Amino acid sequence: MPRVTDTRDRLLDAGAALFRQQGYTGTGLKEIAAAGAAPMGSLYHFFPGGKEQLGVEAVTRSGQRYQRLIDLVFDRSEDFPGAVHLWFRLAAEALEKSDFGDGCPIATVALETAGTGESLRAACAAVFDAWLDRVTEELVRDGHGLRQARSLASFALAALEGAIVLARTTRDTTHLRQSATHVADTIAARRAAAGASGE
Amino acid sequence: MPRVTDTRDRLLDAGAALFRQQGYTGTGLKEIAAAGAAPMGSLYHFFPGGKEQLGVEAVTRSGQRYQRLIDLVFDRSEDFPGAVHLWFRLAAEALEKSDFGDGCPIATVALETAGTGESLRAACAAVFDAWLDRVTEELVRDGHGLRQARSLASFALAALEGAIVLARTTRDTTHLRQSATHVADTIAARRAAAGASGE
DNA sequence: GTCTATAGAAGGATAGAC
DNA sequence: GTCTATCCTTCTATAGAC
Repeated sequence: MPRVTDTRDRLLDAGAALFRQQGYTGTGLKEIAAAGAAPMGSLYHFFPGGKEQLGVEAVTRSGQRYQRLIDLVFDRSEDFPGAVHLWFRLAAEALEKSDFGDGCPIATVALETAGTGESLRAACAAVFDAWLDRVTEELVRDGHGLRQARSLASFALAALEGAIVLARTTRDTTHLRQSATHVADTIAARRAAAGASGE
Repeated sequence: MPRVTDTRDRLLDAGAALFRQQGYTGTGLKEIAAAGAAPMGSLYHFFPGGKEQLGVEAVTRSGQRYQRLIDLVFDRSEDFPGAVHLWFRLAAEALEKSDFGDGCPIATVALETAGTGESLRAACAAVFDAWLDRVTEELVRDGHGLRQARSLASFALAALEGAIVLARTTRDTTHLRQSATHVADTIAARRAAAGASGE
C-alpha cells in the first residue's frame, strides 16, 4: 500500500534531476510526469500551482539534499582547505560519472529565472544563502572572523560554481582541480595571516 | 539603401541580448524577430539552419564582443591584480545598470546546452577557450610561468562566472567585489612567490 | 529580400470518468 | 488518488505572394 506521498516525491525527484541536467525551460511537465512514472493528472493533483510550484519545491529539495553533502564534506575533513579539495573533487566525480550532466543542481535554473520568474529566483537565492551560511559557520569554526568568513564563503562557492560552468561546457574537469587548489591555498593563507595578527 | 547585412546583424544582436538575459530555451524565434524588427521570413532567409544556427552565431558574436572588453580591461590596468578589480567591477556595473539582467553573455546558454545540443555547447566552449587564452597570455606577460598562468586564468574566470551566478540570483553585487579581492590577492601572492623563487 | 499566413509539433493546463 | 483525453497557447519551421 503506497504512502500518499510516494508519487509526489517521485515527481519532485524526477523534476529536480531533469532541471539539473536540462534547466527549467528546457524541461517539460510531460517529461517529468513520464520520468516520475505518474500521469499528468497526478502531477496537477499534487502541484496545483503547476510548473512554477513544482519548480520551486524541486529547487528547495535539491538545495537541502546538497546541503547534506556539504555537511558530509566538512565532517570528513580536518580543516577548511582540506574540505575544499574534497568538495571540488566530489563535484568533478559527479560530472565524470554523469557524462557532464550533473553539475550544480540549481545554477542552471538560477540563471534562467534570474530575470523572469521571481518565485523561482527567490527559491534559488534561498538555497545559495543557506549554503553560504553553512560554509561561513565552518570558516568561523576554523578561526576566521565573521566578516572575513562571509567573504571567503562567497568566494569559495563562486569559484566552485564557475568551475562547474567551465567544466561542463569544455567537458574537462581540470578546471575544478585548478580552482580547488587556488581556493584552498588562498583560504589557508588568510587563516595564517589572521592567526598571526592576533585572532 | 540598406546594406545586405543590416537585418542579419540586427537579428544576431537581438538574439545575443535575449539569450544573455533569458537563456536559449527561454527565448523564442518570434521574440528575436520582433526585437530585431524583422519578419520570420527574413530570419529563416539569413539563418536557414534555424534556431540552432542563430544560437551558435550569436554566442560566437557575444564571445568576440566580450573579448574586446577584456582587452580594454588589460589596456587600462597596470598589472593583473588591478585588471581583476576592474573586470569584476565592470561586471557588477553591468548587472546594476540592467536590473541584474546582463550577466555573462554565454554562461546561461552554456549550462542549458551542455548536455543537449552539441553544436551550441561546442560554440560556448570555443568562446571560453578564447577568453582563457587571452587571460593566460596576460598572466605570462605579468611574470607567471605558462603552466601556472593557465591554472590561474581558469581560476579567475571561474570565480567571475560563479560570482555572477550568485549576484544575479541574490540580486547583490557584493559577491563580485568579494571574489575580486580574493582572486586579485591570490594572484598577487603567486606572482611574488614565483618572483622570489627565481623566474 | 520582405512579409503574411499557416502548418505541424510540443508545451502548459483542465475536465471528468473511474 | 489515478488516469485518459483534450483544450488552448506557444514554438519552430515553411510556403508562397510580393
